[in-house]
Parts: sequence; structure tokens; C-alpha cells
Amino acid sequence: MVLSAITRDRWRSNFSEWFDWIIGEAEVYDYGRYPVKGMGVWMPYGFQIRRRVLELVRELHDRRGHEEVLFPLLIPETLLRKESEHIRGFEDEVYWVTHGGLEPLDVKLALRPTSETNITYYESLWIKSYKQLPKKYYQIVSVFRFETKATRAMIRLREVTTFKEAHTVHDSFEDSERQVLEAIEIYRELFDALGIPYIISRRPEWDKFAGALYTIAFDTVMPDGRVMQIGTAHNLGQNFTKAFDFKIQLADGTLDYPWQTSYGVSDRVIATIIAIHGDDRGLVLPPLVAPVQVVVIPIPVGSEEERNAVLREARRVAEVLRGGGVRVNVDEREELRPGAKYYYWEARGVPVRVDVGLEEVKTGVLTVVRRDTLERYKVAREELVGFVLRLFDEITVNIKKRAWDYMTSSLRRAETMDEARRWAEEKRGILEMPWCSREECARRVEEELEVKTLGIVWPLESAEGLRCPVCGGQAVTWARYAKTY
RNA sequence: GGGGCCGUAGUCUAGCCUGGCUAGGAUGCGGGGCUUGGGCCCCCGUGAUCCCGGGUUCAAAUCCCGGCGGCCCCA
Repeated sequence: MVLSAITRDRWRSNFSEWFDWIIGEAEVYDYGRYPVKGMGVWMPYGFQIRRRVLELVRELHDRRGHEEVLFPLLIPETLLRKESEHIRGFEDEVYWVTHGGLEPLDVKLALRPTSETNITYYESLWIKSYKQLPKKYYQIVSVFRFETKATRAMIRLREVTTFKEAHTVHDSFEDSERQVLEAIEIYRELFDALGIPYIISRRPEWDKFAGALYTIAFDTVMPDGRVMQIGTAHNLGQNFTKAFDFKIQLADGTLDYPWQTSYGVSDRVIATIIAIHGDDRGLVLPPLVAPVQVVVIPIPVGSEEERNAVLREARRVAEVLRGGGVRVNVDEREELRPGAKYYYWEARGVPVRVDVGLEEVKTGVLTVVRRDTLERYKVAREELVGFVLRLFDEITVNIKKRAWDYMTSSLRRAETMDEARRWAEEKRGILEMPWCSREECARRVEEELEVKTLGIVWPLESAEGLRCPVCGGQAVTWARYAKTY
């Protein structure tokens, strides 16, 4: 019974290939053969992971007074064009419905790329008074973007099937600022619960959401060292309410345009769970979102009677676990040998496995194996539930720590371009450098190091006393750079 | 935006350059036997309009053109 430790060679050195392999192998997402570019299919196992993640997302929003709604998929061109910055940002990647049957439409209809416009329109109908505020809506829907760059399974899609977008309305700028902080808190809690590490940046002016005052973004580092945006929060100011002539009555009786925020996460959260926690054998799922938390593998040997005893014990073990609130599955398939089942469930990232053979039947001591480290434990049946529940916590803590360690190790600070160039040769992770706040200087860094500007450290960190490594001027803040998805 | 590689059973792949046999193998799937503590083995069977459209040719998976789709690198 030789047990090799986990490896992450393929995961690390050939991440792209690994990712495409595992989403198919684990039956999460079928991508690459739907006859429309950039669109894939959630398979049953993947759908269950997605559902658990969405349960968490809903809970985090509901708990803070958000109300779930559902708006139409089609947005008339007239509505989408109301806010000029907004449409300018999206114009070249909107899908348009131009015909109804054979009849050309008078007004083209957009497949929503995001829903600020049609939601603001309805808010202007529903909300009349400051007494109704703050108002927090959210919906979880498909959005469409005609990506011109290469599309990627779950990461860069033309149909993003899991877009949670929250939209809020406030009677003052201050309250909208408070709301941005709440959005950040929600996403912190979300990512913390999933063990996903992140950094928070304020996006540069030239990369903020089209129509926003500013954008705060969550990024994480993928195994290949590239950085991926996993969540954003925007303060929309009064840009959309003005464009829609949406006024409310304030406490002092005057009329004014309310303030808005919006914030979103997508399929990329699920892609990140897969990417960040995985290893060469496949997925490693946090118990919180694992469709199957424990798989029981019967090992039937010996006589008919002995084999039945093993099966009975396996089922009993599963019942005991179910009684403890654990999602458990007994793999009774006869056509597969135990070894094949181990590989099967490991690829799917089931957090804990329990083996039941003749030995376990005789002694009442079970063999428990954890997915994240593949460590084995011998556990008396009476202690199983408590042990497994504690093990869930341990796994959650362990994979989170492992992920954060990786993230932290991929963060570098440099104060000169020479240092930065040395960093760029590795091309892994995130670079932080003092910045004078001039776009020109950040652009120079982008060009020379072949990176993108993620933005500035949030919350704001002063770089007073330091020099901008590009122009030599007074630095104001720390800027972040990385190769991005 | 620019460049490169690729598309053959459910999946992976050989064949393509140098056109010509029944498109070969692995895996999967169905049946049978033997097994079962880390992907067992053996036998039988099954499964492909060679991505789509057009062209060249006596003959196209193979060569040419166009489209659709996937992957990688660079801006």
C-alpha cells in the first residue's frame, strides 16, 4: 500500500493544459465543442459546485439587506446609449438582436453586457424618496460580451453564465462610499470562505468601469503567475441617475439625483476555486462547496458473505455521516476496482474518503484519507462524525493557507526599474512600485515590462519620501503591475 | 490588432509532408470469464458522413481556397 505524496508539477508548469484537462475530467464544464465560440456547458457535477457557491453568494447578500431580482436579457439600444461613457466602454463588444423573424427591428436590442442601464431605469420608476434608501438589488444572470481576444473556458467567455451583479441606490455620496466598503466586505467574506487569496486595488482611471467614478478590484494570482480579476466594485456616482433623469426627494424637501454603486463576481470565482486549490490529481474542493464531502469506498474481498458484510458496513458508515449532516456517497459500482475509484473521486476533489474493507468490519476502526494532503487516519466508528467534521475544518484552513502562501510569495516590491526588470524576467506574480500618479509613467512600465497596471494599493498606502522609478519625481502611492488574464 | 499550431469513433491519438489497400492504435462503451486495500488481466463485440463548404484530380483525411471552432506566442 504505497502512498505517494501529492505533486503539483503539471499544475504549476503547465497550468493552462491542466485546467482544460481537469474541468473535463472532473465533469465540471464541457468546453470547446459547443458550436458557438466562447460558450460552454455546466455539467451536473460542476453545476452542483456552482450551486453551492451561489448559495453562499446569496446568503452573504441577503444577510446585508440585498434583494434578489431578475431583469430582462434584452436591453433596447436607446436605453443602453443613455450614459455616454458607459456605451463607449462596451460598444465594440455588444451582441445585437437586429431581427424578429424576418423583420428588421426598429430599435436594436442588446444582449445585456451588464445591467446598469435597465436597472437604473426601473429604479427611477420605483424609488421616489430618500426614505426608501438605501436600496440594494442583485441578480444572478448570463451576460454577453463579444470577446475579440482568445476565449477561455470559464475565464474569458462570450456568455458569462454566472454573473452576480448588485446595484444599489443612496441618498448621498457618503452613503454610496459606505456601500462600496460593504461590497468589499461581502467579497472578502466570500473569498475567505472559499480559501481564495486576493489583493485589492483601485483600478487606474484608464481601466475603471465605463461610467463609474472609480473601480475597486479583487485580483488573485493563478498558478502560471498571471493575475486574474475575480471581483469588482464601482462607485457610479450620479452618472447613471443623471443620464436617466432619476431624481428623489431628500429629507430637506429638495430634489436631487441619487448615488449608485454596482459590484459583481462571475464564473471566475468557480474557476479560481478549481485553479488555486488543485493539484496533479485534480480538484481539491473546500468542504463548504463540495457536492460530495465524503465518499465511502467498499473493498469487497473474500466470500459472498464477507463481501455483503463489507457493503453493509459501508452503508452504515454513510448513514452515520449523513446523520451528522455530511454529504456522503457510497461508491458501490462493481465494475470498478477500489484503486480506480480512488483516482475518480480524487479528480473530483472530494475532501474526505473512507475505506471500508474486511479489516474495518472486524475491528470497527475505519481508514480515513484527506484529499488535500492524502494523509491517512485510523478512526473508530463511534468517533467518525466528530473526526470528519474537524477534518473538514482542518482541510479548509490548510488549503486556504497554502493558497495564501503562494499568493504572498508572488508579491514583490521594487523601487527601481532595474529591480523591476529583474522581476520581469521571472514574469510571475505581482510587482509593486512607488508611483507619481502620472499615467505616462505607468504606461512606460507597462510597455517596458510587458505588464498591465492593476491599480494602486487599497486601502491607500502612502509612498511618501520615495521616488517614481520612471520619472524620478515624488512618489505618491504604490502601484501594482502584473501579467493578466 | 499581428504571428504560429491544430480539428480523424464519447475521449486521446497514428496516418497528411510524398494523394491510391478494409482509416490503425489506446481508452471508453456492451457482453462473458477472472478479479477487487492505488487506474487488474484475457476473449468477443461496438463505435468515424476524417469540422463545414467549395476547388484540383481518374482518385482527397491527405493538396489549394473560404468559413466555423480550439490552443499558443507577441502587441
